[in-house]
Amino acid sequence: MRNPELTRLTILEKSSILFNTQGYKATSLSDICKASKLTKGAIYKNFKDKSELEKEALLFMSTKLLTDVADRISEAPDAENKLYAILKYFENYHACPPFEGGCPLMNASIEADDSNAELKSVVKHVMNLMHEHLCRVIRNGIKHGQVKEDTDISGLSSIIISSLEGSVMMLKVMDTNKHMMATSKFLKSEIARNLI
Amino acid sequence: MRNPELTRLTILEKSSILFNTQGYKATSLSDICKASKLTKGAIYKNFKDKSELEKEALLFMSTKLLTDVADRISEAPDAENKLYAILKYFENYHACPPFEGGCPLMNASIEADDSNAELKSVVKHVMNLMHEHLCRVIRNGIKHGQVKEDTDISGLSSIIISSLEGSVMMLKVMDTNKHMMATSKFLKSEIARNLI
DNA sequence: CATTTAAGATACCATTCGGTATCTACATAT
DNA sequence: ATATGTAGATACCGAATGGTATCTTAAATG
Repeated sequence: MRNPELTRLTILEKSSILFNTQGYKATSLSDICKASKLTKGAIYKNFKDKSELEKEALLFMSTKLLTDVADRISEAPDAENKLYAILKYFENYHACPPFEGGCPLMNASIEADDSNAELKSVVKHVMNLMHEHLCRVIRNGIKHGQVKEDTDISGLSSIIISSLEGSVMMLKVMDTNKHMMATSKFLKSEIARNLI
Repeated sequence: MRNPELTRLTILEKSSILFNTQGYKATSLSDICKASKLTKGAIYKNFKDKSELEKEALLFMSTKLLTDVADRISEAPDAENKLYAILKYFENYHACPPFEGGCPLMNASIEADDSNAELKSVVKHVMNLMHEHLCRVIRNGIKHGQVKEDTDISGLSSIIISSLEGSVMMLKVMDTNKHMMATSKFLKSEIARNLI
């Protein structure tokens, strides 16, 4: 009946969904208790306070998200298909989102940027990882003669992340993925323009 | 000393800043009272409840935002410069943001999409206005022989909005406007590609 | 100047918040 | 099998929440 590791995981999983849909501040401990079928005792035995749980939950979601995308990237044979794999992942976002409630990074970013410095720094860190990962894919593409040498590596990475994140937002609020599809189409041609 | 119209305006102005920085749910009535130097009596005389104030505040910010951008657009002579004017507006976002706390539409969108249907419908409405306005600019450009006839009007509008919104998010969380500048550069070349 | 109306201040309400101290009972070690 | 340590439940705390009812007072009307 007792399983400390499972308890911690349950709390992370259930609170993540709530944080990502309702928001961090708007999610109360009693919400988390109800969803996890546990009590405050269990939560405070595993996490120092709510703020720590928020950060751990965001890290939990970010890790899943990054490994999800990293898996798709590593499966693709070359830079072209690696980058297209990212687009495809986001095209399917509305059908099979990795987490209910939209992109965890975007959600945390918007909520934290002005009033939750600790959460913001987690977002910043993960977002940098994403950007660096994309840069590496493009840089490798150049090294292997798949991508043009004069490609603006950082800039291309930036526009891919920015526009896809913006599209997820549009997707959720407009209840249509037509903006996401438009973004994907434009990114695809922009990427193609930098291929050899 | 008493000025009903000014009171209502003060409440809208002060609460807007708080909603846009701290979030809607996270902003309490006492926060608004403190900022406006008014009391709950004044607020509840002017607004039915907090939910109505939230919607009115978002509409207040959206109106300012839309007219701001619309002014820049109408001042520009042709489609090319109208579209560039939008980019320039966002390039200057970090230096002179229309509202503290990032883009009001984005903020409200992220907070409302899963848990505040009324606020979400306001966002949806305003976002549609933005998209239609952009489409109109491009369509007029075609009519006046400034933009290519085969331009994907809706798609181009979508990518402009998505990527700029995503960039504002990056701007706020990464504390650098390099991603915004990259987005602007990309959009500029994408727009140029559709000009005659 | 007196009267009236409503703008806005004040005091209060039940509920919920995050957090803590205490208690119970299960799993492990001897 | 019994003792022990700890996972997790329960009960409680003061503070803050959105909302309301009442009161005061400034401004408009006669």
